[in-house]
Amino acid sequence: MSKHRLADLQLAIMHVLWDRGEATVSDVQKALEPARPLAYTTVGTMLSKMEVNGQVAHRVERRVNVYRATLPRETVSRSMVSDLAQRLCAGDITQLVCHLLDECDVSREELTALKKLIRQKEQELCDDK
Amino acid sequence: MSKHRLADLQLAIMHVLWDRGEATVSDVQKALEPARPLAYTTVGTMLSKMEVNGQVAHRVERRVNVYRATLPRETVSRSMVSDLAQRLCAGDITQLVCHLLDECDVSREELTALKKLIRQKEQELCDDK
DNA sequence: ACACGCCTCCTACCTTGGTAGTAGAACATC
DNA sequence: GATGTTCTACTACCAAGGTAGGAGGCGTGT
Repeated sequence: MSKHRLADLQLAIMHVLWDRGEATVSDVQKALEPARPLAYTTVGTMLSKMEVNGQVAHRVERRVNVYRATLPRETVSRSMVSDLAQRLCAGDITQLVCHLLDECDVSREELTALKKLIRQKEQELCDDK
Repeated sequence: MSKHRLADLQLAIMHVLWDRGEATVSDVQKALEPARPLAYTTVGTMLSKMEVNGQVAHRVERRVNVYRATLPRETVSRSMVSDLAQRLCAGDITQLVCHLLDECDVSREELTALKKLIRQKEQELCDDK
């Protein structure tokens, strides 16, 4: 139930770390480059701050800092989504999904996938009982 | 496609305004009280800042400021949800819903409602084509 | 007339995210 | 050995959210 709410840049950095497992400042900067050109030191500073926050950790390899995420992607995703659900519509999931489907245009494939997901969830509910 | 990202307190305040249509500082403070006890002036200050941001507006009735939201609930909800979808999983809606269903425990009723929602959406997709 | 309560407005302060410059270590290169 | 590159660490600064205190206006009851 902890609060893993990441800000914009933090989340972008985490995505890089999650994708690669480990990355240096330089790696992260280059990965972010196209969408978000930032000074080398900016990335470094942010990583330091994130380490203080306990979101990442680093080891030193040949005098270079190699960072890794300390939070699994799933944990953060789930926590941020449910956090928004709480704040936005008091946990009313149906409403949230409704907004989602309204705003982004969903393809037929996605709808099919969603239906499957729900059936699966229903199954789980039955099993648990 | 604009950026209606509201912070925590801002969103809580907006909920009060959306629910009531209009509200004074005092109304908002009292409505927030149980979950979030704040000084009167804190609420007032936040409302002022939100007015600068264009999120609310006020009229003066008998020397008292009466605030109202300038953004419809739906607009904000949709924009915040899709914003999170973008940042969290590059717009992969299926994944987002997956996290949602995993994290919050969904009732059978909600699942049924969701299925209905999806069928409806599929219908719309056919109609548009 | 005065005190009390309510309300607004202004000012202030702290925290966090975001952005970056500068100094200095270390290693490679010529 | 001088030069250049690369990387860390430290410092700085701004914006925005969040929180609140104090000054001063105005109406009401006594």
